[in-house]
Amino acid sequence: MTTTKAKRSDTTKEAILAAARERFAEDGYERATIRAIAADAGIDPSMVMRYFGNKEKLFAAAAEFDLRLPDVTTMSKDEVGHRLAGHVVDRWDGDETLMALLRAAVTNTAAVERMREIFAAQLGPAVAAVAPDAVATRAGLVATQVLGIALTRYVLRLPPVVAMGREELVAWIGPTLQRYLTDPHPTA
Amino acid sequence: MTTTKAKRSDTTKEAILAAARERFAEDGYERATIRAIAADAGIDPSMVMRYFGNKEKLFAAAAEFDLRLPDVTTMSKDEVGHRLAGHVVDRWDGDETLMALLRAAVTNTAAVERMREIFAAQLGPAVAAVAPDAVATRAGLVATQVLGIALTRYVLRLPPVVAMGREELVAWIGPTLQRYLTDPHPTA
DNA sequence: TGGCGATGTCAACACTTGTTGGCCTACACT
DNA sequence: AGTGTAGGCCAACAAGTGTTGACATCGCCA
Repeated sequence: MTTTKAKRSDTTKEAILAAARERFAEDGYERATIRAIAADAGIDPSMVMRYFGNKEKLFAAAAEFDLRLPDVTTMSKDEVGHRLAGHVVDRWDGDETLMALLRAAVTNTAAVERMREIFAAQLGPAVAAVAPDAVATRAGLVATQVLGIALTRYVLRLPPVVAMGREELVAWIGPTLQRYLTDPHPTA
Repeated sequence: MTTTKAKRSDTTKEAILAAARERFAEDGYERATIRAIAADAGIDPSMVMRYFGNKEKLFAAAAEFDLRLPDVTTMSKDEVGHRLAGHVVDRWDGDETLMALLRAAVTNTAAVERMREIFAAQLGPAVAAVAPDAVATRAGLVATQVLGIALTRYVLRLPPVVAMGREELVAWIGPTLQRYLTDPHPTA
């Protein structure tokens, strides 16, 4: 153990969080009910309230998300697009937190605020390390493509986007991100 | 009038649809209540049921959407990306139907099905007219970028994406779409 | 004028939701 | 052993939901 001994409550607390992430990811904020989450975690709904206060706070705790972007300063400037594309695709398979956040952000004010924070605080600095100018704009453009993938591949599940293999998808998306990151600003 | 004389019921029916589009676009499927829609339309909730049967059918009627893609066969093959980018940005300002559809599609099964239909039936053929091969894949890629814009600019409202002017946005997005449409297939 | 269908309102139903407070039980510590 | 407290359950509340059926009213046509 890295910290102190695990109390029994921490176990169920973690079970609640896991169930919450799953439900929020699958059903969105409003359709994910506290009763269903509690049932999945094998406990009473009132326990959820005791540990997290209310539904909004539960969501906030469950939707903690780290993009875990790689250190862009260690790679050559012209492969960063490709590497970034590969990373986000990998990052979103096997973690439903981003899907929970995305699904909830479409109807929930707190979730959309969290989403803005994540992209400003995590994507922004990474872009700043490689972009020659217009950092915010370039980060925004990257977000459009990257969230567009998340939306169509994992939420809407558009068949051709789902059908693409990881390598094929990365090969298509990589150059786009590269251009958004390092191409000269087009005349507006 | 092109058709027969307008019955009085058609007027309120249209008022209901307008209110529904607005509410669905702003709140998403579950948070948009029939009572609120009826109040906006200035009538009783039961009228909504009489005219549309239930909430799902009301949504289906309100979320009828036409991309109104321009005829791509009349333009030169290397400007189609730019033109397409301009079109979708214009199409989404001033029509909240797409936003209603997008917000609802994230939690509602019928809405996501409608979304798939729209992109298969409307975007697919347009892509087929200019793409050398892999039509479905290319259409899917276009969808990722185009819906990514819709998501980040009109739903999440990420500040840098909102701040971009129409021309600047089109100048950035155009080449991306162009590449997805006509560039040779990258080796997977 | 009488009547009848279209248009609309009112009140209620059955149900689900988030949320609360009281009660029970088991375990740790003295 | 006794006891206090953390962990957990049960039942209920108040509010809001989609939906329904009975009743009122307007406007047209014979």
